[in-house]
Amino acid sequence: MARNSSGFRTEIIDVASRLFATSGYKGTSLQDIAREVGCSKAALLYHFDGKDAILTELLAPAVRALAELDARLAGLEGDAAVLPAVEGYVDFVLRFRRQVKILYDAIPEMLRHAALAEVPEKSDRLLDALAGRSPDAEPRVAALMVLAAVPAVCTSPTPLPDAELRRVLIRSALRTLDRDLTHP
Amino acid sequence: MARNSSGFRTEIIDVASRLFATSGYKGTSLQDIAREVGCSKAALLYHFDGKDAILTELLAPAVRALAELDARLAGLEGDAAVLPAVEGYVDFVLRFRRQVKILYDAIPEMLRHAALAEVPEKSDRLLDALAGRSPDAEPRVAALMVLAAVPAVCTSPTPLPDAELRRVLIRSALRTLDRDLTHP
DNA sequence: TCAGAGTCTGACCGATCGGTCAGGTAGTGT
DNA sequence: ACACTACCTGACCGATCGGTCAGACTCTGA
Repeated sequence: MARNSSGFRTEIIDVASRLFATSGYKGTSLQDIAREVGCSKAALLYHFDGKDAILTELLAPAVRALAELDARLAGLEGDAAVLPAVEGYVDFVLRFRRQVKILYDAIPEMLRHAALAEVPEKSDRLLDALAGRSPDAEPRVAALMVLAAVPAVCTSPTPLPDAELRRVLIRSALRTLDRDLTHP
Repeated sequence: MARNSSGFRTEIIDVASRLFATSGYKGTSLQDIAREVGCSKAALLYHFDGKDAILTELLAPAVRALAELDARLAGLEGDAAVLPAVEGYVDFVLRFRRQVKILYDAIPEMLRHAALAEVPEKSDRLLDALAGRSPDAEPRVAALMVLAAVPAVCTSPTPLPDAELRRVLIRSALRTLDRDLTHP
């Protein structure tokens, strides 16, 4: 065969992310990916150092985007953080649905994964922003609800187009967080 | 050894539910359970027909409770369903945290499991109640958010005692659903 | 024309999985 | 004392997992 290497790699990533999202990381074998791609299992392992490496490369853009969101929110104090946090989080999850779903399904095993070592810390800080930096339990619980609800909605089938889904999510999240609804 | 059979069974269920909740169903082997219980893998399979049977028995009470909640909500129309649905759902998840976590982590693989065949249908109806029976997209998205957020909060470590967590969850859920906060 | 690099395969490896089985052990009724 | 039953074990099974490896094929530049 000997096809274009870079294109083959992205095809592997595509297929793997689709299978990981539907059957989970553990539930998808290299054999499954190879069958779908139309090559041997050994060919996958020629292009990638292992199953882990496929996952890492697949999640890399999402991990990067999360770090960027984190950096953007870092400078905002108190209430000023809430709206940008809600918007940024909704946009992030909408954009990386598939990766989030993979992450979401396999949290317990995944958190030990090296590629995600910084995710809990980032999530904690995002929660802090969503809670308006309040140390009180109630806003923090509400923030935790938003943190969980947004990915769940985005990875579920919805009849809404993304733009409208985004508006609804942001409005509802702000309600959950008990913020006034002065949002465009 | 030859210990008390019924007590041994419940001990196996206890250990298995703890391990399933922390490491996932697929991530927990019969060997792991046997080691924790302090018996051989074969002993587990003497008391249970297989790994599946352990999971089924473990989830049975939660599945039953979900069916009861479903029946209780079935008769309520429109807005009258919202508050009982929120309360019932919060109570259900609080009570069966561990089982919900097991379910929650492994949704893709689990939904094919025979013991959970009726769960999606029940979830859909619960969502319908949470949305106040509205066919509109916005209340349904908000209901989906609540549906996902409550288990996530209940299976996360929180500093709040259950009674207060329950109050906060119900209040926040009602806000998400855009209902007035006339709740005790 | 030929050497070498890049790509890919089938066969194979050790580990681990869920599950089976023959047989040993301990308690119980007679 | 004996047989019977319930309980439990270590050894083992086939399947599947992620991963390795020697070699074959193809393309390219000299």
